[in-house]
Amino acid sequence: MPGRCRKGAKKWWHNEFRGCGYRITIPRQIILEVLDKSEGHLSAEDIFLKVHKVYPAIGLATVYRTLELLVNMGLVFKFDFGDGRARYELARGAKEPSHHHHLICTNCGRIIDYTDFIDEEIELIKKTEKELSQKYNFAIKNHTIQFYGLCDRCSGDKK
Amino acid sequence: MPGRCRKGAKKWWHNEFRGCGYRITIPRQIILEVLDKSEGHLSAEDIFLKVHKVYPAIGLATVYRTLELLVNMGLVFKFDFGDGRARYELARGAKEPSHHHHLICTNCGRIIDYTDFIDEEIELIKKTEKELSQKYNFAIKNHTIQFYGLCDRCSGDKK
DNA sequence: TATGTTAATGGTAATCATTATCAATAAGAA
DNA sequence: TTCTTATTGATAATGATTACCATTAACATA
Ligand SMILES: [Mn+2]
Ligand SMILES: [Mn+2]
Ligand SMILES: [Zn+2]
Ligand SMILES: [Zn+2]
Repeated sequence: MPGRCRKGAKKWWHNEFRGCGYRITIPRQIILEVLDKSEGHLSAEDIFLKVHKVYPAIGLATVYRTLELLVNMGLVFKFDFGDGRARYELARGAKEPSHHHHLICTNCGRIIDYTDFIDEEIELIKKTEKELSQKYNFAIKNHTIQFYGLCDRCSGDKK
Repeated sequence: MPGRCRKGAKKWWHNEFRGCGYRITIPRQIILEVLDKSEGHLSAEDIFLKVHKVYPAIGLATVYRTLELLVNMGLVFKFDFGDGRARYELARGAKEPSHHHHLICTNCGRIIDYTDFIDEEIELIKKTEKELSQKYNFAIKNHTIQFYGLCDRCSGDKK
């Protein structure tokens, strides 16, 4: 098993923290591990509960603080899908790159990740970013794209 | 001057309301007028204050209720730009079509609307919507696109 | 490895945007 | 004009997120 403290088992985010002068603490490591293992759209409380199983001493306030830090560092994305609480997901997984866009059902709230962009899509995003960058003198770091509508289960109900 | 109650001065949204069986009330009319006159990214309280000047009897709860209604009707978009309160804007203005995307400065919170899409952009959105619609059997109604980064004023500070 | 500085933490109270409640009001059909 | 009931305004309640502060533990240094 990949023990948390095994010698030489430095995780990929250690450098990110060191570079910013942030300390690598138990809570931060566990929160990142939880994010890395779980998939998609966890609320702060979801994360707190998962973290709590591994290490019950970690408080909810720390979860919020750490998430804010991770968002500022660009390691985590924060989303609002309209259910009154923020949702978080790792910006880039350890393994596969995880950038994706969202389909959101306005009826049942279901969220579909899609990463199977059509060919032109990636190309256009780059092009648009470049154009906007110079037109508005804006240094673009990332983007979010969401489509709203009715999922298959819901499109029967409301026409 | 375009008086609110002049005979025959029916606003464009009257039909929308009638079609859904909703009553056309003073508060709803004033809220829509305020949205129509003002531009961009107002919070519920912003709207409440503007509405209050015109008609002080209207309560904050009504503003929230009406905005929710308008969002559900598709007349208004609701955004979260990360400052802890929802922001609203009219989906389609009376005059110009107002669909646009956003550039958001992660440092100072400034928001830039852009509507000067590059040619391919509109084309691609349509194409993507069509493709996603059939792949995920999802009836797409609309979308949001936001780019995050540093605005001109802020890109000096943080490199 | 022991020590000192101070960033980080955990528990909890406070904040504040949004919702729920409910008696009173006014749209709009008849 | 009358009647039905959707809508309203005032206010209390909710609930996610933040602020606070005494305590702890990273980690640079000796
Ligand atoms: Mn996702
Ligand atoms: Mn806008
Ligand atoms: Zn659905
Ligand atoms: Zn800025």
